Amino acid sequence: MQSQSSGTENAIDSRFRVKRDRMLKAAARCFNLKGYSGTSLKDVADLLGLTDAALYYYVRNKQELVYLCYVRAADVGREAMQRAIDEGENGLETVRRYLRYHIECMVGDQGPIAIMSEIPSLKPEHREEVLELSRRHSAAFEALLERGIADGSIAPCDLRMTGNAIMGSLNWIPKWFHGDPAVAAKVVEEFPRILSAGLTARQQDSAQRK
Amino acid sequence: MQSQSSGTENAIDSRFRVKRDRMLKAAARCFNLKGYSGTSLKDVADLLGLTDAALYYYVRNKQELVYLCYVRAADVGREAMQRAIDEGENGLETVRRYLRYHIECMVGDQGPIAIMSEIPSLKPEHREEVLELSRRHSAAFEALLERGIADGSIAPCDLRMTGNAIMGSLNWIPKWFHGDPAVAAKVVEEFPRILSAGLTARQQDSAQRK
DNA sequence: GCATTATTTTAATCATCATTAAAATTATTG
DNA sequence: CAATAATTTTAATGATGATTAAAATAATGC
Repeated sequence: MQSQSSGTENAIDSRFRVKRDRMLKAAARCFNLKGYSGTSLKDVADLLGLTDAALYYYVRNKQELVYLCYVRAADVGREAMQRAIDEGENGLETVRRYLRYHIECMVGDQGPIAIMSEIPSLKPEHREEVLELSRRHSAAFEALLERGIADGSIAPCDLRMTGNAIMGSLNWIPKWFHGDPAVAAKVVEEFPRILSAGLTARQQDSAQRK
Repeated sequence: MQSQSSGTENAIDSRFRVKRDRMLKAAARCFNLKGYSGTSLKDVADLLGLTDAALYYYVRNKQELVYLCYVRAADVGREAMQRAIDEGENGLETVRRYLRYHIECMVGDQGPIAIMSEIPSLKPEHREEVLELSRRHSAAFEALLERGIADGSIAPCDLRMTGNAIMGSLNWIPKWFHGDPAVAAKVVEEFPRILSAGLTARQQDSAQRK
């Protein structure tokens, strides 16, 4: 049995990680493509040239597979956000960087990122953890908007709604993007601008709220 | 057994329709809230004060329940689009109307609209039908953008990507909106502007494509 | 090469719901 | 009210697919 202990990273552990990571990507692709209920463990296993039972060497059960996919998705988002914050010059520019970095991950070789459609069917601890990660990410994005408003690069707006709008658009990408490299290039190129274009525009009739 | 025949609409048929419609709303709420696999027919039935087996009087099986939810979702979208087209003055204004109308339905008493997350697990005919409805709706939206570009109310942009961005944002709403009326008012108020704000902005470096 | 550990498979088992059939109840109509 | 049709329930049944245990294979370290 795989030790799973932390401590010093040995060859075996790292091989285990790599394989499990491959598994998570395969699972994410299946889930995005065929839905959660529509993908059996056999579907995932087939993609890896394994038998369904073999997956249980890497995860306790199907729920945990989903959970790990979601944690990975959250990680990717958080890293993109951090990198943008580290490099960004002002609010708006940081938002644009974040969008680009995150999208690059989603459509690039970080492989498919799972859409979080099944959070409610996770077990309570996992559900809470994923929800918390999700909330934190939203909050970080809203903070970016706030920063932009403060430095004048972004016009005043409703943080919550603007955040929901932009993040929703982002989250939906895996629904229609399925690996075509030409499309990938286009999304990376177009989306950051499209999604941030409205941020600079003067808002006609609403002042900043909340 | 319910006749289900078309022809003249009698009292029984209409009662049947009303009840089935209630059922679809209950199902949509469950699916959005707990995911497809996470909702059993008993969950839906409980919401209606019925027993799970009773649902089979209205639908052939669970797949058909999903299918009907999706058709209803498509109907709602199509009606919002049509109404906007009928009333809109120019491209941009029609886009705004469409967004408002569609969102009003989603968060209003048309009850929850199901997120189309499980299209792939529909049976082939149903899947094709729903995909076709979906494609048509996207095409209609892109046509709206085109109209706006033609009449000068919308700046040139990539139709496909811009459409994906805006529709994605819209489609994601049921993921975070769960019935709070205060939030409902805010979405209706804010989203159409937020989502259309970028359409008028001059695009820095990209000409219209395709 | 041997011993040990890691990984995968084979072959059941098990649980959960979806589904069905028949009976019971409720509504409608003449 | 009687008769018929509509609706719902009760009580099985069944299928799918997740899960498990034990055995087999492959890899690794000495």
